[in-house]
Amino acid sequence: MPLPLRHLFDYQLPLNYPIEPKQGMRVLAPFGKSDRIGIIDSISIVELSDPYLQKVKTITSIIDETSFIPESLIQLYRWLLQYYHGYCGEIWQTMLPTDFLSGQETRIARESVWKISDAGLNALNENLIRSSAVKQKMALTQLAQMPNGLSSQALTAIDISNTTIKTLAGKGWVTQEFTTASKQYLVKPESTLELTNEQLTAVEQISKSLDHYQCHLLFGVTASGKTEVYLQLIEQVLNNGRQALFLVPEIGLTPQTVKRFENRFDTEIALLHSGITNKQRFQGWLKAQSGEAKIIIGTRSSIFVPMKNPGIIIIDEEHDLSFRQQQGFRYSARDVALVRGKIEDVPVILGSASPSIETLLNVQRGKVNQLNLKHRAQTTQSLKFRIIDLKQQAMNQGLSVDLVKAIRQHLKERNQVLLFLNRRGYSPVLLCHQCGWSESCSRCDINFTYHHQSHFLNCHHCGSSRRAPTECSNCHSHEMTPVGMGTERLQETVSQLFPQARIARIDRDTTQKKSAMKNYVSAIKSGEVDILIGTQMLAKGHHFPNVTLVALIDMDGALYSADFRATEYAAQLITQVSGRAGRGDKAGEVIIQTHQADHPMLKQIIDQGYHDFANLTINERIETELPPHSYAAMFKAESHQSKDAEQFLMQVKSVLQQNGNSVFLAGPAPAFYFKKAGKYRYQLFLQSNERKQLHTLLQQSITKIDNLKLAKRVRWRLEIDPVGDN
DNA sequence: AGCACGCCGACT
DNA sequence: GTCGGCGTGCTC
Repeated sequence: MPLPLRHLFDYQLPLNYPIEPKQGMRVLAPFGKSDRIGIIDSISIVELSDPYLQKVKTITSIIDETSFIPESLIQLYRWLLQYYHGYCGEIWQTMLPTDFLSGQETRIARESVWKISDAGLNALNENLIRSSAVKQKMALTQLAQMPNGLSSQALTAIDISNTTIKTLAGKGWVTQEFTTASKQYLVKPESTLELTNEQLTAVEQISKSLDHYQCHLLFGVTASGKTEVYLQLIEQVLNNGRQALFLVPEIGLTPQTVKRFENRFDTEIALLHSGITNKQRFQGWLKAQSGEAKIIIGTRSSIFVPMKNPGIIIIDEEHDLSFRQQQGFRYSARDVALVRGKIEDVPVILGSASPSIETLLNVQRGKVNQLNLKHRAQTTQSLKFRIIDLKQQAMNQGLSVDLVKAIRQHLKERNQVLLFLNRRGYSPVLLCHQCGWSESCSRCDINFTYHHQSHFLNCHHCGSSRRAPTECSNCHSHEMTPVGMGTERLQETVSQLFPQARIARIDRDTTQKKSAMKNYVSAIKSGEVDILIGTQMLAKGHHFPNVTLVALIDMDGALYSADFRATEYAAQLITQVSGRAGRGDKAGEVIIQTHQADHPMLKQIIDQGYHDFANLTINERIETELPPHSYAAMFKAESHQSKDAEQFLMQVKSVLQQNGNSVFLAGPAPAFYFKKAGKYRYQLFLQSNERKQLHTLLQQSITKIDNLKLAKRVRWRLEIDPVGDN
């Protein structure tokens, strides 16, 4: 049942029921006051005389005549259940589209792909939407008649022998089976780029494992042409009559990715992300399931999409934290991808210029095969790094003299400049110059961020806001002063320093409107902007060929964090942001402003690159026995009364200790952000060098923990492989 | 999660 | 004397 419960509910099937129940079929069953849709987990046969039957209600109807959920997804579900220790109903809710679980679009499915029982239909009392069902059917027929995934102008096919095919395969040429002629042809799609040797090696190596599970890490510096490698592999997969699943971190990245895919492949592409309607999601899901969609591009939840004929799973920017779901059922789409790949027996490609330490350790352990793209494909120009030590430097509103000089130089050469600052708003605090008073959010106990244009104080933690005071409420002076630097203020400073420059600020505040981001991106590309100012969102994926200078305005925050992964994140950020510089035919420069110019990570990244930094970090994690060398889990609890959450975790700890083995327990300790949105937060950390020990302990303890009285009074969750502090 | 039942404070 | 607060327990 779609509930956050750990146990299942038994029902009996009416005698002589016309449909044979199977795992994964949906049923309508009495639950509490009404009938609800549930999923068959397992089936057993009992004697009619069994007294247990007295307790068990009878199913109203089986909705699906055949199971919609492929066996592979049921297997994946079982893995998720035991690995993440989640609630069965919640896991299905995460894996399946809302419309499927609510029975919304059942009639469409009935006409196009699957069989649904009449009883199920009547019970659901849905309206038939015949027209869209017919349309789907027609599209299917058309597709079947067309040569797989090639546009008509690309059909410069030559009929040649099998040996020639083998020698040419991989060099941009692909074999193609036409349904109409049922003959093998060799085709060179027109848009294929010439591959570098490194790209060629990567494609060839991965090609060898297309028929079974193998995880590859495509470790390619920015602009080394990872996407071209993906495209060539996908082409081969499509030629084998299989489907490709391509995961991207965020929706923001989908339009350009999709465009590239659409230009290359004349085939059905399903798009799955949070920006589409439930109906669209369900239809995309159906097309993937039926095999009609050959390519599926989506964000993290797409890792659960059913596929008729899966051929490859690609996770682009695998280090990206967006692949982790942080609400409800918590999982890492990247980690799930490896399991899915194993179950489907297809290769998994993880791509990144700054791979996670998790993946690199897997390479070291021989679980993942690493392929390198060390050279930039589209440019021969390399990057020049410069660290500006802010200690004792003359500063102008957060910009050092040297940086201002550099910006001026790059602008003079008619190039674009990107200034990166991961803090939106005008200033992180607005305080009284006379007495030092400042207003802080009472729900979170942190300073309000001052937004100048709106003259508002916003809490970046819980979202609460209010008009900014003009008068100090302590000493009544009128000297409320912004202290510190956010993107809004940076924009002001920069426009004063460079009055002729055209400036665009790109952060959550300026891109809220629907197509704002798209408009900015096209303005930047067409050269209507000289200086770009932005947060995190500017660090990812975009290709701006005229940007030659990238500056990280404030690297200190990232280096001072208490999180043991802080330097890993900072290194990934530097790698990603600097990838925005010099992607055209012009040399790029990266400037980092910091008070910690001697930080070993900075030196490492700049002198030896991310690769060497990562190797060092892996060794550190091994020596300190931190993840990913060891395995971690975390109980997190929050409550309005601070004591409740803490006490609950103490009880959890004692349950764990009763079942005790050698799993290391730390806490309960207050979370880094102790108070958030009026709730007090604590956490209990678990760590073990043996994954199995950790999971055995959790499995043994979880029911007892569920049954703790306080478990109902506090909001709590268990997180496996936790990262960060939220 | 939702919902019902149940036991103690402010209102007509 | 009743309405409603949310604490507790159940859903096959």
